[in-house]
Amino acid sequence: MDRHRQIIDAVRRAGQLSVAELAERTGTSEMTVRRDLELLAEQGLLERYRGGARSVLLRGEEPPFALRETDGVEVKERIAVAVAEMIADGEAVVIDAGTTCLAVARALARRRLTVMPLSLHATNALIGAPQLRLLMPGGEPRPGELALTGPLTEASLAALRFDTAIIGCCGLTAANGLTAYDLADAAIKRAAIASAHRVIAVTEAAKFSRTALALVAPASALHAVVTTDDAPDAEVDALKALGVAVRRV
Amino acid sequence: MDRHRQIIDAVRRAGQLSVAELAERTGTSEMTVRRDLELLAEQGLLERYRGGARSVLLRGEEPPFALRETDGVEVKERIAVAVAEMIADGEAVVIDAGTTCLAVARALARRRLTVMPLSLHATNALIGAPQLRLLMPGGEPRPGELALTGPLTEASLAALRFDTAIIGCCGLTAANGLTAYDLADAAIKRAAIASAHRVIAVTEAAKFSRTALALVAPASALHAVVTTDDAPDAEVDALKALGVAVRRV
DNA sequence: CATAACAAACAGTTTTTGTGTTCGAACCTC
DNA sequence: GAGGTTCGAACACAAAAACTGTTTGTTATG
Repeated sequence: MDRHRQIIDAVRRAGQLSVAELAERTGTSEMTVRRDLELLAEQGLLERYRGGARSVLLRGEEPPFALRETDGVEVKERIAVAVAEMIADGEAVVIDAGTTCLAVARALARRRLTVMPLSLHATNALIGAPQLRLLMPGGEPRPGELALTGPLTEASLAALRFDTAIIGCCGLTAANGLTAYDLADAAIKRAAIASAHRVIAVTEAAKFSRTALALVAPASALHAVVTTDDAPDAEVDALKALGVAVRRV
Repeated sequence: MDRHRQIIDAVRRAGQLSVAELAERTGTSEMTVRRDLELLAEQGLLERYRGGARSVLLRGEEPPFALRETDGVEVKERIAVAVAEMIADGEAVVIDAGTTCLAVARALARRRLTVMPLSLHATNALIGAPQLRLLMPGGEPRPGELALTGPLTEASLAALRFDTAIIGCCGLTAANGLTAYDLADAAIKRAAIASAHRVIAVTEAAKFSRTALALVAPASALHAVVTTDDAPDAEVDALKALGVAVRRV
């Protein structure tokens, strides 16, 4: 809803806000704000305390899934469409967790493919797709993200060979390679890359200026990167110099 | 909805019925019946043809998941509660696919357990459960049923040891053992039984008079059976003679 | 080609959802 | 533990959505 976004943004900007303040800014009653906050807190979009709410983004961590999911939706869809064009019918594809990869999964739902999603969000998006052969990896779904990780996931990946891996990331630079916040996630991404013939990384422009904790792979391990047209030229050129095909959409 | 159930039942009884006939019986317009039929056919609850609809139950096959799901709901819930009582906190449990086992999964959602569901329906019921450690097996989800099968599922089960396996069935008799319609399913049930210390079978009374194609295990492989109080005494006694604890609820 | 079945469009109705107010309970602060 | 604040349940009302039946033109099928 519109007011929900308004509240999230206001809280994110201010760090924390009182219920009364939010009621005034949104032009609604305090009761409505309380109901909204309860809902949003439940989804992990903010944190509730008596009298108001505070942002969950203050730490250096990755923002929660629900927040990223509604952020830059058309950008992710543009990337997803571009990736879908690079996949041929009949291919076997492994799709990483994350919101951008979820968009890719949705874009591939009506295609004739074999797909292994690495998150239950993508799974749910692909269930019931008539022409699609859905293959689930094992593993433990991380709360919120629903990314499958752990030895069962690694074993599932190790047992298979894919034509293409679609990999998301938290940071990507030519110098530091593809990085992720979560160590367990990073291990899975590495396993997915290892069992795929071709690796396509997807990323919004912002991630070119970021490096996360866990190194997944050097940039040279990627075959293609699909990103937006506002990606910094320097990084794009550096990636190209490493032999990575970069597509900006 | 009420009218939907009415339509399903009428079609099931008659084998097939015209739109006009259904409109009269439900006291609505033909347009409404058409809209209902479209919806129901989409869910696999019946089959549509020009002028009417026919039941999908005419063959010897297992009725579709969506049909079984809304059938005998309180009976399944009673069984589920009884099973939940037999599970201690902290146990590792593998839960089979099927509608009765789905009820068990729901009953266990708020418990402190490690759970591996063998169907994505159960997975969705367990996602977000705060105290529960959810463990996904790999595999290919069968359409509708969403039961995970195949070598990935078997490998996931083979790699683990559970305290308890909750197993559903299509048929169960002391003489013919526990049987299933689907060969792939049967293999998974067998693997689940093999990796569990204790095996609890769940079943409505009707299944005691049935034997399906694929043998999963002899009745003696079960440690307990939870069923309803209208289960035939002869079968119950025969199971008890094999050393199986039978609980009727 | 004619007739029956269908699907889209629209209008009216019903149901659901969302919102604001009131009030008693729960909760901090001093 | 007194006093003020925040909270959440309950109710009433409004807005939105879902549902239904009619009309219309289109599509199948014999």
